[in-house]
Amino acid sequence: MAPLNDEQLHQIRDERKEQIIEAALKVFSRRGIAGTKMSMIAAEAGISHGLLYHYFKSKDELFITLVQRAMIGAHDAMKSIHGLQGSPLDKIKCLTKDILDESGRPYFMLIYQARTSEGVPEKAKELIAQYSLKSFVDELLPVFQEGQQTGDIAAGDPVELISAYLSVLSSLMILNAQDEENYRIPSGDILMRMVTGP
Amino acid sequence: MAPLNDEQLHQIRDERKEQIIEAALKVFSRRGIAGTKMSMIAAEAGISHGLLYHYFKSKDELFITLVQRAMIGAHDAMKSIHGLQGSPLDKIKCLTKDILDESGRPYFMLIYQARTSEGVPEKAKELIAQYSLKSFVDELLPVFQEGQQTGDIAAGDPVELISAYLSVLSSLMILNAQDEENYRIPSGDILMRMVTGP
Amino acid sequence: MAPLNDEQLHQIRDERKEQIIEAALKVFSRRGIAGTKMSMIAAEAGISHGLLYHYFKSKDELFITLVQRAMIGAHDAMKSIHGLQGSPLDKIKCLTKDILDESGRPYFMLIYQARTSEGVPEKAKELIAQYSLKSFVDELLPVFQEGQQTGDIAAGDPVELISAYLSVLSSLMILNAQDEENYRIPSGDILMRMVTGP
Amino acid sequence: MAPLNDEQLHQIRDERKEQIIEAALKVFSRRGIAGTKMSMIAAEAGISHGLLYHYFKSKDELFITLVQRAMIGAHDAMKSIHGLQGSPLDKIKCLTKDILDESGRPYFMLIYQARTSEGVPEKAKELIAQYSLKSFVDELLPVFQEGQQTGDIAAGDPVELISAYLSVLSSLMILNAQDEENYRIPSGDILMRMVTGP
DNA sequence: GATGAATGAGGTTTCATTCAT
DNA sequence: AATGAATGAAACCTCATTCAT
Repeated sequence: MAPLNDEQLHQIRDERKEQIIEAALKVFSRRGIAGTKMSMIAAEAGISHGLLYHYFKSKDELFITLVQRAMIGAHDAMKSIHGLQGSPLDKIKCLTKDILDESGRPYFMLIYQARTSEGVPEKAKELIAQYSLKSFVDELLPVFQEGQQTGDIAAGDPVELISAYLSVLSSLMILNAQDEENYRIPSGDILMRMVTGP
Repeated sequence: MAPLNDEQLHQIRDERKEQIIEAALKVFSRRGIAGTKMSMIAAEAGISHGLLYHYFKSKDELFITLVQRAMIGAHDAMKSIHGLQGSPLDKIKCLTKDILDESGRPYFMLIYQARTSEGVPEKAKELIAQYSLKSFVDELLPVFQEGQQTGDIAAGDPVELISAYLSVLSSLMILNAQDEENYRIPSGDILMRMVTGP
Repeated sequence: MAPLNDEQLHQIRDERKEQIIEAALKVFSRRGIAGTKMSMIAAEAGISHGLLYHYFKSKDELFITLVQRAMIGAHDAMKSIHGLQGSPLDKIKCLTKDILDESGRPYFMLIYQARTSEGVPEKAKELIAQYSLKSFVDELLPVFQEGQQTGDIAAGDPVELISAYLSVLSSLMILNAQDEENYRIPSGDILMRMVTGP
Repeated sequence: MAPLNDEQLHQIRDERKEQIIEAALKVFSRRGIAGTKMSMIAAEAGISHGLLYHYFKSKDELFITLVQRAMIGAHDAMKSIHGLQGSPLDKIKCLTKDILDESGRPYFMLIYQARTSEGVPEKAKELIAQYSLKSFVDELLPVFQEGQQTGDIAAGDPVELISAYLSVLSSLMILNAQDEENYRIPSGDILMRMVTGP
């Protein structure tokens, strides 16, 4: 019998890889790189640990792959603001809601873990530095500036305002990820107040 | 040489213990419990790793001790608001500044680590649950309510407002701890806007 | 397409087997049994590692097959002396040259590896023991004895002389196999001097 | 009770290190680097495998340490010829005997293993290249040249002669190391005949 | 016959913890 | 009280082998 053809193999590879990435994201984001054992990821993905190494050379490489995805995803999320409808403030509200709602929370956690801990692969740190806050600020800057002209957005240095907005947003993602009992997402209104000003 | 008397021995013991706790806090808060090796703590404290075990039965016990201190310290910080001068808003501003300035940041990090990770000793989780957000909210509640009466503080459910305030505050502590390049503490004004409202 | 007939299939099978054996010899002889991975052999043979197991039950079996070939080949080389032309000394010179020139060097290496290492399959050790030095000595004995009678070959116990001759010959094969920079084949003359004597 | 003083600790360290090196030499030289498991060395040394890593960072490092020793030892052996008594030929005979007798055989095996196999740490290969055959030849050259002047040593290119002598000597060390049944050390006389010529 | 995905035993290495001194 | 040698459980990773296609 003929072996599987290229397309089938490719598909299997992609599926497995996706399956592993999903499992790894779940575990890494909750336990950090040091607290995550490869066996946990294998169990979560429902495969043998040996197979992990068929797809990723090492724990570090797997972690780096996730960080890369996360950074690209975050960047895409910021870019999505340009496709939104309505006034600048509407766009910002909508983006805020999307991010807080979004299933991307584990990715935020992951980045947090990567940024926090000192036992993280150098490559991951580089990736994070490369997609720095600045690149996100740049994406949002036109919308905030427009909002300031219409008076919907609080006056003042827009870069500082966006930095603050993103900081708090990140923080909330992180806090909510863990523990829904002790911390609550501040209602959108309260958060928006930061942006709109008095 | 005359042997040290009991009191002197006790003092040495306490000093050593303090020295270890300080070192452990530094390392645990930056690397999490899984990412921290006992040898790192020993090196940071400038002692042999063997000696750690004269003062703490295990890594877990040491971690728990730190969590306990952190929770008590945080609680004390909240209580300190009652001793502050001025209007309710002044008090909140002052507390905010104190916390963001404070050297207690590693403790915040530690609590975050303990809350986040699933590889944390059960006892530590219990401690954190015990000093829950609720106990902090209770401490601040009278001040916020007074502020709402004078109109300095935004109207609405004060518990929700305080929760939001504390969430963001915690988050900012955490973010700032790691990486002062990419995230900036939102200037006090912007943060306060959350609280004062339009 | 008409299916291949039995003979053709058999031929393909034999060719593949030969291809694998050749590749395995190359790798085993250079890296030893423990240092050789099945994937190396597969890569060298240009086939998938899965296919190896259609032709050889296990790594050990493959190794044993090679050892068997090597032993038979070495024995044949010794026997070839009887077909050579000229005086006994001519024959020995010619055999020496043939062996040192010969492409059979990897087989010598392999035998060396098998003899050396303690992690070798028992069966391989038995094979080597079976075709012991003695059987080679026996093959050469008549030629050396004849040489001693004509005075071309140094006097003394011919068995000891042949043993010495074979020892050095083997050793040189091995040394030369690896590293042509640091060791040189002693010129035939020098080697022959061992045999001819003063 | 006071901890051990520096001298005692140093002594323990040295003893253990020696003990490990001795065990490692025994196993590496017989099985090669790939065929040797750290657990084998630990067992041979009568210690836990964990302790191996207290003294050597890795299997490779341990192997490299041994190669270094071997190369230095071999070089020293060659140098020792200058301290010997008698005519040049006496010196060479004595050196030959010393080397063949010597307990340094495992080191020869080790170098052989290191030179042979392709799975050897780069650093080990460099060490071997550095102490190449040439450096040994240089050491023996004056003695051989003197011998040629007195007529005790065969005429001809002395470098070639020494290379041949060393090649055969090495080969014999290797062969004898493994298998005393099948190969015999050619008696000193036969070997010497190579050097003295007809 | 042929492929490569999949498994798991086993090897290397790390590190919390114990213990003799 | 203090040190660092020593242990061993457990983590990471490799690779011989099996198996579905």
